[in-house]
Amino acid sequence: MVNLKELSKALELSQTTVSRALNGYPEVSAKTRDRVVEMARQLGYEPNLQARRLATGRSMAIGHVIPRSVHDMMNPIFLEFIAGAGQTYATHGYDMIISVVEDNNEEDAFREIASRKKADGVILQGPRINDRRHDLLDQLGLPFVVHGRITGAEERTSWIDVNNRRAFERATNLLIDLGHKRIALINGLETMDFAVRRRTGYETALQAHGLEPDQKLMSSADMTEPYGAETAIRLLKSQEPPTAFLVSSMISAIGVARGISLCGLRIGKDVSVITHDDALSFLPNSGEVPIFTCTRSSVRYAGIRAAEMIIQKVNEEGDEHAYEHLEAELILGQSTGPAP
Amino acid sequence: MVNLKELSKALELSQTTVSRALNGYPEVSAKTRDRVVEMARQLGYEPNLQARRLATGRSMAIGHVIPRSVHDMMNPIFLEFIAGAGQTYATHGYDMIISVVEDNNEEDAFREIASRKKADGVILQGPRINDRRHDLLDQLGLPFVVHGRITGAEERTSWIDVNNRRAFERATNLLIDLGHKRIALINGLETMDFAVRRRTGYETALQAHGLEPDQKLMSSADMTEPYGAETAIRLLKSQEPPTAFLVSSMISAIGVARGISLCGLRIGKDVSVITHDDALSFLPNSGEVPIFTCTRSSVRYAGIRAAEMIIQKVNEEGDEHAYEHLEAELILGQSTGPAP
DNA sequence: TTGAAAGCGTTACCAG
DNA sequence: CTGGTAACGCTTTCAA
Repeated sequence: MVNLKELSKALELSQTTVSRALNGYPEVSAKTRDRVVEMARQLGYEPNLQARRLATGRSMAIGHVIPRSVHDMMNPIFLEFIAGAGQTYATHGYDMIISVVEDNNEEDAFREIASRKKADGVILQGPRINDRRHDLLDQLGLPFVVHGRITGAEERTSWIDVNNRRAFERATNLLIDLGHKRIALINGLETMDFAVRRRTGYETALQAHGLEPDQKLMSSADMTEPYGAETAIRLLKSQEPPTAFLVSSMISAIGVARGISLCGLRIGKDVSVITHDDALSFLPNSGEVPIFTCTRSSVRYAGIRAAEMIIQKVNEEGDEHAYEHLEAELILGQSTGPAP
Repeated sequence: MVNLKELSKALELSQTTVSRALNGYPEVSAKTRDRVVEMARQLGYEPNLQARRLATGRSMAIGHVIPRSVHDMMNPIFLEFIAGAGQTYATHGYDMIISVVEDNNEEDAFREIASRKKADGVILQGPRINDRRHDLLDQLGLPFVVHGRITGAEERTSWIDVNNRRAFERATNLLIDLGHKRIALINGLETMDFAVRRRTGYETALQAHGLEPDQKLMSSADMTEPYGAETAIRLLKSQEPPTAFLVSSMISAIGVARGISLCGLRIGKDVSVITHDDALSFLPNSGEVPIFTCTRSSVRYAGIRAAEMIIQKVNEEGDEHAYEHLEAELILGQSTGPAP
């Protein structure tokens, strides 16, 4: 394990020059640089990260703080996002450090990242309604990118988000076009920013077609499989059952499908279903004709882009914020058909 | 942001003494220690991690390297494991660094962790048949704990694993006791160590009851939902359909259930299903009578224990290996009944 | 284009 | 019990 000192001794050059040659500084002659690079390769020199970090004051890492409650319910989505982000970090020489913390410790986690310089920047996960975390991060001087959006702080933060409102509006429109009038919304927890946007899109479409949103057809909870099944059954057995369901996640949609078939109904015939699909690898909804008609947006891609954004942000002094608004695709599958 | 120098100046003590007081060395007088601690609190002193890492040569981080292919199919399980591990790391002052790498880059990832001291130890994820990664890690001198087991290297590695063979043997026994004779195995990819163990348990139970394992009833693939559904349908429509399914993951089991109902059969009546349940938070299978009869083992708990093991390993010079063998619970749900 | 030397903020050895 | 001082391995300023 050679270090810079030994390497420079072997080359009969100063540490300074060797360091400069290796880090691509312009003022070293091409000849010396080649010699240095070659020798470094031969001796298997790898700069010590801790030393570099100490010297530069940069940790070359990005932090992801995941509150337990959020993690619990969005687990698969997170990992997919993280996988995308991790890929990008790797190619840029950044490490990814992940902290899964109890909900009430999230602030401390951020403070520690900032004060002990564990990371040069962070990704803000799972923005909530009235989220104040961006204030804390600004105050800590910790650069960040929001995965999702904080309503009301769009101009004061960098973020990447799916156009959830529009996706759900389009999905609702499709159902209405198919003749559905009673459309249920099986939404995620509406303490989450994205869930509210989705409901807005749904309500907007209904109202644009003269349909009055019916509270009895809307529900909001953690997006588990049983939640989908139970809600579907409850609604299908009610006085005025819906003929279609708009669901916030594949997991719950699978539950909804189960509920529908438990009620002796056929999905795509008696009852239509559209779900949002995050394109998770273990829940493929592809093929010629996907099982579920869906609004699809790759959360892995979002991770890739979020990572690129935070890296850029960390490296630039510029104070401007960057946004990226992704449009979901509306993909026709087997789970929708004309209203009976 | 005070540093040690300023803190010691404020106290009119040497850096040495202050450092010792803060790090709990015994040779500091109680009085001085109190004074130091108090002043540190007042000034909000927090030791710089990078400096400490450089000085001690320890990175105070544990690495998790996740090959893409493995990630893709086991995504939810990984994050649950990681959540457990992360919790433990946090309480012990360790960081968790995650690398999601292309399959053919896994070796490089380990080498880099070792040579650049990115982490003091790693968790080896998703052991495969004829896995050689432990050799590499030994050679790199990087302490590690296997999540799962490497058949043939049990004595030469530290590991934590569920007793998969036994779990599947018991599950098969239960089905046999219920009168089932044609039991299908919907297994994970049998390039994975755990999948082979599961099949062994299944075959052992069959043979112990004089039933000949039938290759036509066994399948092995990535554990997606459609895989479960398609395989179930194919088998149920075959010449000699099974009356029961033993499934390797909740996700595929949900697919199996869908397949069964698409065939017009009732789960728990016409066809029985037992699945392995990793106790993922977004796929709850609990309640009074769980939907699926299952062999259950918390993968989050495995993460917690694995983290404890690697931390201990990193901190001790001892060369002995540690093992932990978890027994899965066999839990009766609604998806099993007597053979028709 | 190159080099000497001063940091970066700790920990750890050796004296006293 | 306390302090001086030398690492730790790199980057960066200042001079040449």
